[in-house]
Amino acid sequence: MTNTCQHPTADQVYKARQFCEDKGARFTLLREKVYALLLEQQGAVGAYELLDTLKLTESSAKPATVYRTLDFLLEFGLIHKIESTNSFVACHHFDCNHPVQFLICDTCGDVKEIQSVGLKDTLDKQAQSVGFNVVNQTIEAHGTCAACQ
Amino acid sequence: MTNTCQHPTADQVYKARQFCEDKGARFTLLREKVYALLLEQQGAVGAYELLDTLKLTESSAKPATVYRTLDFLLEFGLIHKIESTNSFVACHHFDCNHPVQFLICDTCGDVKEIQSVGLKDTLDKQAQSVGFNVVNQTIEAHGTCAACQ
DNA sequence: AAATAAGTGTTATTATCTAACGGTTTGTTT
DNA sequence: AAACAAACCGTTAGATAATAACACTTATTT
Repeated sequence: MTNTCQHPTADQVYKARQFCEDKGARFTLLREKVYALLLEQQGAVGAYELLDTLKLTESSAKPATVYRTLDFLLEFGLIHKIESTNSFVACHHFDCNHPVQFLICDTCGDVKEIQSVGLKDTLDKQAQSVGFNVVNQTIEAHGTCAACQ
Repeated sequence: MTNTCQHPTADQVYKARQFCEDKGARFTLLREKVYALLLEQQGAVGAYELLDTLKLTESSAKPATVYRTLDFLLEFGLIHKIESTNSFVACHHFDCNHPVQFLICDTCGDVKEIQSVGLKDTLDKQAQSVGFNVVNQTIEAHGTCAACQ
């Protein structure tokens, strides 16, 4: 048994649907489409680029359509926003509850998600030491990925 | 001798002018004004809020004016951009070359700059372990500052 | 079946940021 | 000092990113 499967997107979408339904949230067709589009992208995508793609099958799609859908997906952790580039990436393991950091390759645009509890704890502690209580973190590294070096 | 001085902004501006001139860069009146405005703000400020303030003494100021000036100040490390809020803060110690992270209070809007070499190194190492070479980092924590708790 | 809540369509508007061109000031070279 | 080059700034225009508000539809609850 390997990690490779024949329809990775379909599998993820299925997982996402289950995940949402378990939480009493509706994984509508629109949400599914947007999530699937993000899954099939390499790297992060801007909302308007996403909108253009979405329009191919959802001619009525408009900025608000996309942003509302992204808001939903963000709320449930199915996707992440990359703050330094105002773009969005699908998350593949929304079910585990790990902190998240991003490695963004400025050459090929690929975004690698890492989960370092140590990094999160270090920042939390640094903050705590000056009396600051952290609610959420944004940790993004820009540079060059292994393939591009 | 204490750390308190009578004209903190003037002192910082003076330091900034020296710093720029040492590097052969021109610390023009416009750049000085924008830097001084940022110094006098508590917390981070958006470019358009800054523009409005700048207009009080520079009636010809327009978006490009502000963004060009911000670009210069960013390039020389006199200010930082907060990616998660699309806003800008003055840096008080551009002459030391430490990594920088931000603690952003979502209650009062205050932005505290910390310099943790450990945090930077941890992220660099995490990245290196997957073959990723980090060029620059964005580390921002949102939460509640000591005063607001 | 009626009432309520959640989701979507649609229009309009605000916020953030950049490109491009021309004129002006500053610095350098002769 | 004059000519030249580079950096800076004024100005116009437009691209990109995001939200507000209201009407309508679909799902869920009672």
